[in-house]
Amino acid sequence: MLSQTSRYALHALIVIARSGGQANVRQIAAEATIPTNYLGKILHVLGRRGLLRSSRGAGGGFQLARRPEEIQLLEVIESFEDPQYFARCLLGSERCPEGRPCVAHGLWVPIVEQTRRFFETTTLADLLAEGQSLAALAGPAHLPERT
Amino acid sequence: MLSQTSRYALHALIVIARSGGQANVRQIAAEATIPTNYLGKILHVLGRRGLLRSSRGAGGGFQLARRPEEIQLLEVIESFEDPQYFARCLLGSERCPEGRPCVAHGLWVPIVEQTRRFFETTTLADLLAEGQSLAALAGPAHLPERT
DNA sequence: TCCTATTATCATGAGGATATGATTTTTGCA
DNA sequence: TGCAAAAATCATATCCTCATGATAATAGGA
Repeated sequence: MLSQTSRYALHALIVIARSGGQANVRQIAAEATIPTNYLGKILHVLGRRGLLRSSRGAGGGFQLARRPEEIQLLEVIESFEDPQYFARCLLGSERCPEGRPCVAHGLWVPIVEQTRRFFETTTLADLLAEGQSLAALAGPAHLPERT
Repeated sequence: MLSQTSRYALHALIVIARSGGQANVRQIAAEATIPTNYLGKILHVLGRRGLLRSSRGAGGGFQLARRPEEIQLLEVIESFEDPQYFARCLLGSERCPEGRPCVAHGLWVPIVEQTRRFFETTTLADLLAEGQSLAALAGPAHLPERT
């Protein structure tokens, strides 16, 4: 449904946010179980997109460039998915031409539009909040990475 | 969102249904603009899944094995997508372990579940019906393949 | 000033999805 | 009976995603 790369990116942002908004590639890779070199490139892209700031050298790493409430999930996945991701119809690899919808168009558009809206209205802060309530429910044993 | 292969399969079934429930690979490939050899393999898979029947030799081809109302889109795409397609969560490549949901689980599951339900409740007949109402609205000029 | 930590960049490769082309098997029909 | 049509199968190629490894550039701190 979402590429591995997008999932890595989301996970990495959560880890950074939980680490107080700053962390380096090795820490994030270890915490989220992501190949280190590959993660480096992903974070670099998020930097170019303006979601992260990076600093080199000792003590460096990546920082959130905005507050979690201001980071839409849509911005993250648009950094890695095909631009046509939400435009494709059920039967084609491109957007249905204007005025000439495919036979699945009317049935499919509401589904994909709802998905797009989810990514647009959900922010990194929402994921963090969900994690908090999970931790409250499950207790520390089930969430060792938050101890 | 869906693989090219799944989209080809759906399109091919529509073409077969519109051709009176029977057509051969070359006809379908031409009508739906699908590479002929590749389509052959796709139809073969649909045959093994019990959605099509095939007959070789002159006058042969592929037939719907059931009425369009009895062909769920879910069956079609499950023939080609990863079995984990609807099980993956937002952050992982596998289903969240029982009792230990990821931080996105509660937010994401309703979205993916609605998508799955769409494919489960929508049948080939629904796509055909949608095509009919489009044709009525748009007139023959915009739907030359149905003349 | 030099060492080391860290990101940035480059080169390479494995594997799957998407094809393409040729050959084999089956079957209807003249 | 043999030809032609059609699916079935086999071999190969291409491109993209995901990943690995090595090197270069940068910057903090002893």
